[in-house]
Amino acid sequence: MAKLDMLEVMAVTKALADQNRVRVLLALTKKELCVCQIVELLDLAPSTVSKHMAILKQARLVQSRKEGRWIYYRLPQHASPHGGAIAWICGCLGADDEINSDRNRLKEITCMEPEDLCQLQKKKGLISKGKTHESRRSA
Amino acid sequence: MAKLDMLEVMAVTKALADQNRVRVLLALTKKELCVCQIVELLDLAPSTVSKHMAILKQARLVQSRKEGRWIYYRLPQHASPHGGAIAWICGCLGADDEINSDRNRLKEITCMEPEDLCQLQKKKGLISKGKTHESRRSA
DNA sequence: TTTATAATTCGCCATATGGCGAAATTAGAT
DNA sequence: ATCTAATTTCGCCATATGGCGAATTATAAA
Repeated sequence: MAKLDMLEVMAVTKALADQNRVRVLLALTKKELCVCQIVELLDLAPSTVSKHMAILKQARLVQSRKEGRWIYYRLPQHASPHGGAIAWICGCLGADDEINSDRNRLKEITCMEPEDLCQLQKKKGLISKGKTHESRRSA
Repeated sequence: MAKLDMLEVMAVTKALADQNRVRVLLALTKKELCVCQIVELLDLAPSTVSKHMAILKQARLVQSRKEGRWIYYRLPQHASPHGGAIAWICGCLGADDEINSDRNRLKEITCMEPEDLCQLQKKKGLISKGKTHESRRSA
């Protein structure tokens, strides 16, 4: 069991205290994802997703790597100091309906190239200026 | 591994996302505590502590029992659905400085009767009206 | 070198959270 | 029955958080 100080632990618990961030973590158990794929999964603005991922990364719950213009996020590769937290939350939610629905959505998202997905999102952004605030998922 | 739905898990992660609540959980690993003892440990107003304990209880991270005018809080007795979370956080912070300091403070707190502690707090409340906001621990 | 684009950072807003004191509640003590 | 006292509930305030769009940055393509 990794010993950590309070500051690190609080970074983790605060990072886990948002439903969208938890959904991302569960999604990353399957495979690494780039930002545009996470945007598609959560249906949030890229700037919002970026902020969420920064919080997860700062808590060392995810790592990132750059590939061209894309940035891919993944769970910590080798045994992470926070493996216990990740294992706990993934274990709990393995059978959750919302997470399962995300898994299905992810199959559709990851079967297309990130490049094509970004193009698609740009088009969607143009036509959905009338999207109501209520139609978005709430935190 | 207990399977839980998203709502339950988020209640737990949000409950853990506050340093004072985490300190209480760690304190409760030693023995049950009544509200006035937790007030003394955290140096917060009783109403604030009460709200914190309600959040922990709603997340099923603690249980309570009534004994006369006192209400005692304790960790879940039998295997709790959130045993994994409690085990994780207690494991991480077992060696943390702040938690250790709390443990020492707790020795002083629990060696006196709750009744005497409450009397003491009432007196302190009267003289410390000039207590600055900065002298309190921050969240 | 210029242009296009994926992601981040910044500035802003609405809501959530954590803090307090006052009032209400509940239960022993008088 | 009344009073005292431990805790909770309520109302309020200051700050933190999560959301967006605009502007910036970094990288590939033209």
